[in-house]
Amino acid sequence: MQTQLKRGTLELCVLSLLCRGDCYGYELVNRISDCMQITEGTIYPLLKRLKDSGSIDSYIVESQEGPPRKYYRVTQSGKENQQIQEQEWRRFSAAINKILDGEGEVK
Amino acid sequence: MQTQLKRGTLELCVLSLLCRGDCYGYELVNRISDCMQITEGTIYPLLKRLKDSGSIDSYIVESQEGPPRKYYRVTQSGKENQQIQEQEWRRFSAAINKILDGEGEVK
DNA sequence: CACAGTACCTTGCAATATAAGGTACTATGT
DNA sequence: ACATAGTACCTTATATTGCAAGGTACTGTG
Repeated sequence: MQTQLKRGTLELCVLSLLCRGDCYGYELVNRISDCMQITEGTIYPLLKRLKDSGSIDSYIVESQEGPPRKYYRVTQSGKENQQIQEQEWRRFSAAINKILDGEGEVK
Repeated sequence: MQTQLKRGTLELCVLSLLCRGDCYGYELVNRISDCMQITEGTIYPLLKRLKDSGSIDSYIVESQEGPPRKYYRVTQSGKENQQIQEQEWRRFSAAINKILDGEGEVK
């Protein structure tokens, strides 16, 4: 239902989380699930896009609790990307709130 | 570029503006343009969707400055819809801000 | 009478969230 | 030995929707 709201912001969420420390995909799903409904079918394609665009890269780490984990790490370009998107989000959400609160009324 | 951010929020914006007074499509484009980039190709299909789903209805008013204007007015169901979407937006944007600000950190 | 501004509309494309499905490893219970 | 559950990865197909591009038509102005 609120699936449309997530568009554009999930990338920012993932980048922001990765900026604070490397994560593997499954972990990201669980972390973001605390805040909003999200599934693997959303995260894995997103991670692929971020990797293809050079915002993140990855490395494999073996695990004793299951299959090997693919950790993701933000690149320098990814950090810049995150900053830009965060600014865009702040500006954008401020604009929406302005409309909701009925400011900028004509007369 | 930030086209993905708009998804889901534009409907809320239009509903919110209409809740404060009837508008015609071209006017909505101009009003929303104050806050974010938007074009007619976005608004007219959206208005059609809102009308089809019963959130708004419309009436024609002749104009001396050009072709007749089609004014839109929110229905009762549209008002309820707006309230729900506004709540969803507030919850959602709070969740994003929480992730951005790094709250809820695990130890 | 061309042009700009107002005002409506549609078609086709691109981006992306998600359901659904699949693989494979570890550990636990039967 | 085998089924089940949890962890962990991935892909395909579908639906939604913003937007560029294009079209119609009316009212003025140069």
